[in-house]
Amino acid sequence: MPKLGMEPIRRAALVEATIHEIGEAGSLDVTVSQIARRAGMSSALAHHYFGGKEQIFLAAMRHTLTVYAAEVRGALAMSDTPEDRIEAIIRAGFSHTNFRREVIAAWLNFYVLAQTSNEARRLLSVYQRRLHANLVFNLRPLLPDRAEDVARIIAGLIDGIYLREALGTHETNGDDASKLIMQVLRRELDARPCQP
Amino acid sequence: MPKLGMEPIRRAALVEATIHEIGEAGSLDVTVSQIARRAGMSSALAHHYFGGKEQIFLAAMRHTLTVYAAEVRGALAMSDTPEDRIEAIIRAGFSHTNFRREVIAAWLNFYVLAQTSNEARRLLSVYQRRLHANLVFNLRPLLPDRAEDVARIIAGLIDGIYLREALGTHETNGDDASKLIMQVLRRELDARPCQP
DNA sequence: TTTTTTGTTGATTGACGAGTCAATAAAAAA
DNA sequence: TTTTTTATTGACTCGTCAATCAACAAAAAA
Repeated sequence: MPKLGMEPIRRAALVEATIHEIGEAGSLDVTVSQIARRAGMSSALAHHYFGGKEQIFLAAMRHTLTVYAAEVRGALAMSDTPEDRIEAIIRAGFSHTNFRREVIAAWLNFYVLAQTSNEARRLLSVYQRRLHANLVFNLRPLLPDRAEDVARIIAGLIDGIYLREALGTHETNGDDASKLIMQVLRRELDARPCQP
Repeated sequence: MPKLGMEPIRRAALVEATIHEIGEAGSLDVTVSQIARRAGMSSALAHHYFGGKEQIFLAAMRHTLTVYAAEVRGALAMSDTPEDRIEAIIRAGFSHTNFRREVIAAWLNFYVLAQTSNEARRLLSVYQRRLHANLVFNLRPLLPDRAEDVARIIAGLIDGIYLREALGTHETNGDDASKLIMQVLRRELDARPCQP
């Protein structure tokens, strides 16, 4: 029965299954067997393709970040003024996608793992740098002097408010969060001197 | 050898040891034996006093939050204008204490646990509500209409920027973080109409 | 003094889980 | 057709760990 070229299919299935299992458990306390079962194969095969548990996790994290990055790129492509693009970046962070249980779990555990795993820390800093660069690039035309600081503020708000919404009890409405952050940007824009 | 009244002493030692072990591991993957050994007793005794692993963790979390709350209260007691008090609240979040490895680990794992443990979620919402109430109370005299929104913004910034600093590679300087957040407050204050 | 309460641990149980390996099977290359 | 490469798994090893228990010790209450 062995069809050839299974490797990429198996890997993808394992990554998908890992994300779901982590989402259900809420933590990385997930056995390779659980993951493999969900992906429809034996645990030995999972080991065969990934080597170990940590590498399966990291692949899942990489995948989550890739999906997020694609979402941001998509949103950016549809806006054309700097201000619109900043809003697009913010909204992307609070999209429906990002509030799915699995994605929340992935992020939270990602943060935990970043304390001890070099690879996780590297991935995290890629995300952070990309977000910062995107913000600065679009803030520069609007707030030449304060672009750096405002980027840091907006990035902090995205992460911080996401955290609160993700763990809050009430229904999560990403729109409110986005609006709140946009208010901060507006204040900065209004505080500009008349001719920049 | 058994001295009487050991219970509170043992409990405190276990809580302390738990926080240290979690800090070293970076996660909740810590055995009861490790904790008990560090606290200078057998694992059986740890079970005897706390019942189970999760309860030890929750006690450690409760302790961390209690220490943090005390720090905030202390800072608040030394300021007398609303603006000073807001600054005190912000600075407390970025104090040297809160950037110790163990405290960072405690918070990150706390977030993870809040997804699945009711008690952890409860504790977290106590923290969030207290912070929000403190901010609103001191913002009200300054920004009657926007107190709620600005409180949400500042709280989000505290959590979000803390996250970034805590996991960043570079030396963490809490002062920069506080200043950044104070800038946001200043913008809001400057945007007020002349007679509030 | 006897009994009860409190403190304490070594040893054990029972379960679970990561990773390995030998073996099987089919496709592709030789 | 033989050989090599790729796919796949059941069974097993070795280790770990949470939780329990029986037993011992000392202080306090009776």
